Amino acid sequence: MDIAPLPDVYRHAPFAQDCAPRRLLRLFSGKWTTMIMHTLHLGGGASRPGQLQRALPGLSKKMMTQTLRDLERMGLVEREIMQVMPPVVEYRLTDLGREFVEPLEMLYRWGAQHAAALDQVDRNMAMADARDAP
Amino acid sequence: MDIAPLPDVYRHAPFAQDCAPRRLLRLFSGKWTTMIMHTLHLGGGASRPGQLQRALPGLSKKMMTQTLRDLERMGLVEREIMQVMPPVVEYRLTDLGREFVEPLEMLYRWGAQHAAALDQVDRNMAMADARDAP
DNA sequence: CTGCATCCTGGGCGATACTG
DNA sequence: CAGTATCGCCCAGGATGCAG
Repeated sequence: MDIAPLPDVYRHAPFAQDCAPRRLLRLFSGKWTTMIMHTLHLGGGASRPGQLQRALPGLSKKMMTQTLRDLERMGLVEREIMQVMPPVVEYRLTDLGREFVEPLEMLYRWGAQHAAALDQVDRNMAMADARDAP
Repeated sequence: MDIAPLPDVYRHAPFAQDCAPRRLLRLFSGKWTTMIMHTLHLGGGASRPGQLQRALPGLSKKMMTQTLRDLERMGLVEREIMQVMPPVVEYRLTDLGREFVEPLEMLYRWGAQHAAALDQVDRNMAMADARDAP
């Protein structure tokens, strides 16, 4: 039996590792990055640390601060400090940051609408686990 | 000066850690997962390991196999083995796997169309690095 | 050609405790 | 309340070598 050779789609167009699409995915690959941005967005673009942490169960102070610092470095979030006692801080999405809300919501919406597919994935994994473990 | 209290958006609707949107992002968070799925899709839904590796510069044999095994366990990819010498193997997206091409392409397309925003992110990071390091 | 096993390193992430 | 510092785990992911 002969095997038909498949077309080498990318032979002349190698999938650049740092192409824009990939960079976007990397940006969203952090565990808390998207949830924090999304929460800021839903909160009207701004939130205070305490709120943020209450909104995201499981988020430790350390990871919150660290993620927010990263977002600041990328220019997606800015921080305003009110010099009062006790200190009050507010995090806000920048214009640049707001741009990224769109793809984020697209993805979130798709996920919500296709929960069935995601459930199927989980079920498949559970089956595979049950088959391999014992 | 008074500080207006921000609304606690999620007080009554905590952001579930395992909600569908988050699971989708986790699915896409692997370094090679999406690129492999996307390559399979562009290749008409099927590809052979050699092709795949050539299409994705930087992808090691180990990570390719490992990612493909994971995708198999999730039921997103299936493998067909032709018993010949030398062995010929073909990976194909399943129906379930094909479902996930849609959000993947949405994201990829957005990234390609908004490369400017991503470039800005990189520039901001470079600036921050230059400011902090020396 | 395809695919496993092994070893190793970096960094993401979390728990805890301390400062202003 | 906001933020930092330290410690340690775990695992994604890369390099190498062997086997069918």
